[in-house]
Amino acid sequence: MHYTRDNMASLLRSHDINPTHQRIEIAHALFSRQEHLSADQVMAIVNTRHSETSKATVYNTLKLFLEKGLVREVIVDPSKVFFDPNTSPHHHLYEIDTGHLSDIDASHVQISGLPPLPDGMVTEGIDLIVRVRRKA
Amino acid sequence: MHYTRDNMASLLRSHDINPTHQRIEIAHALFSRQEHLSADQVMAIVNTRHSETSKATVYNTLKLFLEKGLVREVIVDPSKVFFDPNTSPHHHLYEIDTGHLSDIDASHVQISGLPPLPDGMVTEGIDLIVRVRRKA
DNA sequence: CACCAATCTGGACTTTGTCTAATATCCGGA
DNA sequence: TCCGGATATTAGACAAAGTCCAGATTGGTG
Repeated sequence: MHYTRDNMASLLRSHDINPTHQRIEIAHALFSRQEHLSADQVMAIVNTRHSETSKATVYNTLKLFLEKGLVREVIVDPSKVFFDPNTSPHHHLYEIDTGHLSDIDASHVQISGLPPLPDGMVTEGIDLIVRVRRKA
Repeated sequence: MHYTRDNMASLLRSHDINPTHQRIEIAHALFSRQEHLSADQVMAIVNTRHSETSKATVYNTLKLFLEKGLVREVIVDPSKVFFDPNTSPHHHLYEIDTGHLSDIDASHVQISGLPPLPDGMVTEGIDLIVRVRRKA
């Protein structure tokens, strides 16, 4: 599967999102790289040639993608949120020094012994983050 | 063990922290409640009667406590960092609607199957966050 | 073409957190 | 006791991420 703009348009449509110019560019930025990007980085990528997309649109669009289940939010750095185009179950490895964030496939990871949830609560997700640092 | 100011002073000393007025107040705010507080909340508590402690000092002190291993940092909410006076191994339950954060004792939780770390890396910590929401 | 809804925009604004230079406090030694 | 230097604290300016709003643009439909 290539991450052409046309494919992005279908992807958006299949998630019930009206594929506008800006949305296609933002989706393309995220999916063609298969990387975790912050809103800032998305904006920088989308606006490389000439400024085309406003800050408000980038934020609105990322929030929309989130609601529609197209991307995940990863909260590891207190100063910025990352958006993750990989929505299959997986965990994260965060390199504190560099700020680099990578995936850990969830298929071999087991978490057991969690206590039952309080009444009337549903799990929205379980985030497992391994924080690592370069050895001194 | 009562969380008197005197006990706070010994606690600080035992962590190699010079126990000043402000530091004692901040430690007292965190430990007497045994709750997760944000920097904002700490500042509000410490300054209830009359404004006594500056924003800079609150932030400096929390960072100092962190370095000295007196508290832990919990990153669950994109907009603010929580400080956790419980440094024994445990995980977190985050109620998305209310922003309320509580502990999950780690002694019965097992995480297995994590892949080996990249070369030259050391684990700084593993954060497990269960995000829950009130059933609709 | 005209219309209506959806989308996008710049820019002001808010919030969290950092920085800095000046001041205050503490402590050991003469 | 007084002095001097190190340590701590402060107010306020600043920075960065994110939100909000009112007006402009776009796009599809009759």
